[in-house]
Amino acid sequence: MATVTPPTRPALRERYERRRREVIATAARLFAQRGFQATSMSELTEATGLAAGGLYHYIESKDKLLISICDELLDPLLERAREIVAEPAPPAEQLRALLHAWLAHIAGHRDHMLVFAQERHVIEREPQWRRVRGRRKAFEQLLDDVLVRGEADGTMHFEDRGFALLTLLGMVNYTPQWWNPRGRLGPEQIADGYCDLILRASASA
Amino acid sequence: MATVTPPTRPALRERYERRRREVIATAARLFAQRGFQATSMSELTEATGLAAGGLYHYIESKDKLLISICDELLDPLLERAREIVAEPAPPAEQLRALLHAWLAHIAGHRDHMLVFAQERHVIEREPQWRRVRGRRKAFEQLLDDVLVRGEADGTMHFEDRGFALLTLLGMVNYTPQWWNPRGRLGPEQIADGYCDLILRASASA
Amino acid sequence: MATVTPPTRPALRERYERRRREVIATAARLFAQRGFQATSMSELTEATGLAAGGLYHYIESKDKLLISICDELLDPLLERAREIVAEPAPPAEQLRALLHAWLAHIAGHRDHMLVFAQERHVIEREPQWRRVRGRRKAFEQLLDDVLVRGEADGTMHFEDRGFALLTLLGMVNYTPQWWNPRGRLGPEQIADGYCDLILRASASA
Amino acid sequence: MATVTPPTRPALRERYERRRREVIATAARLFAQRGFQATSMSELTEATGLAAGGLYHYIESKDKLLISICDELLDPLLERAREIVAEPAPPAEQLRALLHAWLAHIAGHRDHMLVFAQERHVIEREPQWRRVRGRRKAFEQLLDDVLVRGEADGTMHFEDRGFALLTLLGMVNYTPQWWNPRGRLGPEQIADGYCDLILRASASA
DNA sequence: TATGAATGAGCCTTCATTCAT
DNA sequence: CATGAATGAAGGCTCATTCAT
Repeated sequence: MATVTPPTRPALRERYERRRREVIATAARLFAQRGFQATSMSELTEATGLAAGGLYHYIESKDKLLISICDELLDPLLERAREIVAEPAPPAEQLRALLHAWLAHIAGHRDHMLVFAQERHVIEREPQWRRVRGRRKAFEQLLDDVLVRGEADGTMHFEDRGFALLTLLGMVNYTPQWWNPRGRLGPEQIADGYCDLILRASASA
Repeated sequence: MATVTPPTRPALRERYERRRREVIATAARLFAQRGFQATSMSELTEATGLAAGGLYHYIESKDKLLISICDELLDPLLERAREIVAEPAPPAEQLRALLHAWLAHIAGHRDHMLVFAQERHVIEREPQWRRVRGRRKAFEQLLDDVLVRGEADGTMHFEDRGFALLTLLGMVNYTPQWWNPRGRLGPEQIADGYCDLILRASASA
Repeated sequence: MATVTPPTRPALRERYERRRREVIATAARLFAQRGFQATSMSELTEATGLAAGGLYHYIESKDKLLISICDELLDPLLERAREIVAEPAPPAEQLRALLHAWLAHIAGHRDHMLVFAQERHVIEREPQWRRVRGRRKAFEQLLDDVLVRGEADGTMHFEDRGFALLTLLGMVNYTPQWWNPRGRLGPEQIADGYCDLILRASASA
Repeated sequence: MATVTPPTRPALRERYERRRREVIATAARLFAQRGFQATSMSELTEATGLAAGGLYHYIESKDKLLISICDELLDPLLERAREIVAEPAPPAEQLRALLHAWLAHIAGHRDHMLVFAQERHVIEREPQWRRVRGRRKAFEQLLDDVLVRGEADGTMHFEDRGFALLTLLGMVNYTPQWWNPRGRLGPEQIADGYCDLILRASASA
């Protein structure tokens, strides 16, 4: 009980937080490679160098660990996205900025993204995932808002805006499955590629 | 061992095959909802109405069952795709036909697709999945071939053909996550939507 | 899930119930000797001759097993007690009959009684123990009723009836801690001894 | 090892002893409520306000802590009992004095008594409990001696002295399960009640 | 074909205890 | 004196699979 109580003294606290992030990152890597359920806690302890019980200083449970991975993925992204849409730029520019931020985030959190995608069924069903679901929804809403503003100011014309958004989500969410850091394309280029595709679609109606 | 010996007499055989397909479909549904690993065989027996042992008349193992689900997804799709590209039609038309067949297949195998997507890490890593990996690769190759022929005959111009293909794969593979049969869009419209998007991109370079 | 589903076919069902009772009896013995918490499930599997998982065909969980032990203790005793008080006999005779039945039951369920006593703190606190608590309370109420009737018809006179009842409960409940089947005193003698003590107390006021 | 080294300087020593007694009392309370095994050391640290390691300055181990609880229960009681029987009073008076001392002690150590009772199986079996067992035995022997002297001087007549003693032990040991300090009956009244019951029994033969 | 009892390895987690600080 | 990170054995339980019936 109350195993996961971060220390209150600043020095210890900082070390604790650092290690916790390491644990989460390691877990994300393993889960992405082998699947969440297929990864045993003992594989995780081996990978972290901690012993069975030691791990539980930093996490509450395997399930909560999964949630933490998703939080680390969504929270900063959503925050950045909110900054972007708060600035007074034209919709098309905002869309491009959002995509740049998004793809950059994906490039830095490939494992997190893969885990997030493949554990879709858990996220969708269980009540303790409500917050995560809300964050994802909020991010998608932000994207849609930009498209709406684009239609409003006459710079974008979609035959079916909802469908366009889903198309975009599909492309982007699929990216971590093929992208790798040593590949030909960087996140910026990919973001531009997606952006061009959508804007071109919005120009034709 | 060798529990799975389909009967040889035609009448029995047919019933056997029908039940086997039912089992696979039920499994696909459960796996899609709860995840492959998270679904226990006893949940599956409950859903099929069979008892623990009875199930094993129709499947060899849980893993083989997963492979069967993917086979039911990929085999007919690949076959149909080969027919399409064997016909003497211009690339753009073939692409549209492929997308129509593909989306129609997805509409009829949503659960299979979801399972296929979320078990990516297994499919990618284990040796017994070679055949499945080969089929997927073959299908993607067929798509690429069409684009190549489009470039060759001057009807398509891609800035980056590989990227375009990945974009397309992303959109399509994401579809089962949002599409539902009672929704506004049917598989044909979606296929057309994707096709237009790609062709428009290929027209602009 | 649904591990504990007794078979429906009568023949199997009977064997199942018999084995289940064996498991419960074995568990009662071990728990009485070593304590509930201190007895591991693997000690129990060893004692039953079943393997780890096989045990769980007959029980839902270790906790539920504890409840079953108490049920096997209280249910038949309460039933018998109700029969006794339903008969039209004078209170003193009923009291004696109750004590005879009670002590006979204890003699046949010494382990159950010891477990019941030493797990008092669980029984008292947890909600899933409500039914067991209710049964115990009901039995004690039956005893008190007899004393009340004894006072009513003028054959018993207690200075403090509640205290007399507690005294009786103390004696009886302590019995399993010292009694053994090969000892000098049989359950009938013990019952008579307790009965005489109480009746003598009730005669003096 | 040898963590438990009480300080030698008197002032520190006193504070140390006080805290140690607090720890034992807190432990007794928790163990009585939840059971010994079911209470984790971390629950105990939380209740004492100490951290994991700090606790071990005051106790050697969880098991030794249990022994300490029983020592705190039995040692002063046995000492007091010896004083009582050392005085030159008639057996019946000594018995009453013993019961008064006993019940007063129980009233002040309800938690200790409950723990002592419910951990019977440990006390009975393990070698390191020999001393505790000896104390209990010694106390019971003292009681029996008084009854023997009562029989010897003709003031008591038991049909079965051993049985009478067990009856008494049952009543008294059961007391902590129902008595509470805010109840109607004080320890003296209870002691008198028990004493009267036994003496009345001893008068009738 | 089908049943369901049985297996046993392996799962996640807890917990008493130690020790560097 | 006290902290809290860390250990690692053991805990209860699950689950894919087998096999006598």
